Amino acid sequence: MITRNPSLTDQVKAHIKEQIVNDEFEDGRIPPEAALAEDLGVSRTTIRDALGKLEHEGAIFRKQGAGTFVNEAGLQIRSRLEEIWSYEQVLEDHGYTPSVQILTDEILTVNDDTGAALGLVEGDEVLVVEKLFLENDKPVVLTRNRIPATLLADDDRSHDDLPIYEFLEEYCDRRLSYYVSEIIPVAFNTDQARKLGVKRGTVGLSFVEVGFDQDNEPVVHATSYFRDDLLRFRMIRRRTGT
Amino acid sequence: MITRNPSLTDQVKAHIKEQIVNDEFEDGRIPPEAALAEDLGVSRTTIRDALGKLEHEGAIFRKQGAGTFVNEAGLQIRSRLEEIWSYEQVLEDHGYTPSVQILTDEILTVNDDTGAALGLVEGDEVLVVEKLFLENDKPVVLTRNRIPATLLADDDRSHDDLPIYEFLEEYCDRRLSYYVSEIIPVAFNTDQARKLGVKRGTVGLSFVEVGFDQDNEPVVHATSYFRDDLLRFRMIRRRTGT
DNA sequence: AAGTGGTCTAGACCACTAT
DNA sequence: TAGTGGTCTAGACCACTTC
Repeated sequence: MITRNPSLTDQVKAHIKEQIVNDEFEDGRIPPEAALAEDLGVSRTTIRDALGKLEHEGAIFRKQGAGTFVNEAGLQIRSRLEEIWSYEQVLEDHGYTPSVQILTDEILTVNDDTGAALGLVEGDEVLVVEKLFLENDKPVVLTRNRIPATLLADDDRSHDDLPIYEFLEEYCDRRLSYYVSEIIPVAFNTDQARKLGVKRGTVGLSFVEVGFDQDNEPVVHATSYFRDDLLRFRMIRRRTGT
Repeated sequence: MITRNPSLTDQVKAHIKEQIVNDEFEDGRIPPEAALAEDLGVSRTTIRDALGKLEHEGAIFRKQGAGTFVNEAGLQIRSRLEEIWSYEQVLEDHGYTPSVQILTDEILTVNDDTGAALGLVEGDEVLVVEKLFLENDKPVVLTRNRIPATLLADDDRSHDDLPIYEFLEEYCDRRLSYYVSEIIPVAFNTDQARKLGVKRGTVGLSFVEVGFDQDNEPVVHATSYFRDDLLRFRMIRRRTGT
């Protein structure tokens, strides 16, 4: 595992991104694609793929016939919903020092919701891990992940403090590919409020998600709760059709 | 305007999508890219671009070395946050018959929030349009859009019942390119609750968004409120880096 | 008219999966 | 080993912006 050397496209992307953050482009204008291709000794296709990724993540914007430009506003956006794969990373990006508490870690028989989400039947077992993410000892995120017990290679679960996607790769040989997430506003119940350190009935955001692996198999059912006063999500909604 | 004929890629995409929904592929297996290119008389690049878009919107998934397959679960997802450009469309997709009420339609001097979002200064004017979207006479979505008055070509605002992106194209000559959206859980206040036909304090979702045009200029500041019991959003969160 | 990004082609080679 | 998707190249032409 972990043998992948970055593709040419990703190297080019990183290179241009670095120049952007170092403010090395006059007037926020990025050189023509042909010039970049020449300078870096790669084809224009590779340049375009790299620029396409940068555009997608809001770092640049392009105007046909005019040029490619740095997107100053886009660079400022933090906590982009599309990019979240580890809440510790999110809290770090916010400038916090994150820590993690494992509240629950046990194998249980599956309930109806999780069974439906993961394609399991009554009596099947799942590993349930409940975690609390804190910044400077203040609770921000509460998560509950459920993984089919059949995916666990052995009984070694001493590393369940890893982000879920790393745990799945290291100990289940599954690569998390994407989540289907449902976005739900809630008033925290007694239990949630106590764990998050707020008053019962406080309004917050929650996600109910199913994670799929490289074979498009559901491998994790997750529910997360967020303190809206400490962490707020953003996203870029881009026009596709029409 | 409206001169654009669909690109080859988009035609191919539509063609394959149609075959998918008509269940014309054996075992949900999509033919190899080389075969598709040959059959349709286009290059493999065009096929790959089309398949890439279909993968991105969750209609298919690909496994290197193995093939391309229909994503049955992905096809079922409705109300995808990334794809929303008209709430009437969202309600239609839900199988409802939508209608729209215009609650407010006036030119006001800008407030601080909107001014900051749109880069306006005190005293500048904005067109404020508040709308209520209903399904079978039941309120579901409440929106408030603010557009700089300087963008309005003339005083004809008789068509502000159009979706905001169409209004901007038709009457302001601006093409809405993307939104930066903040996702906020709320307890509805008296005014919001009355308009949405729920009890004060009911929990719901809200978006605060800024829309940017083809020149990356902010052109609309929008706030939206949703009845969580009638409309719930989903999204596909895809892994990009690592 | 010149310059820039957008689309499309034809072909090569690599990485991975299946058998 | 054969077949499939992933990456990369070199080049052509088109659509649009700018001057």
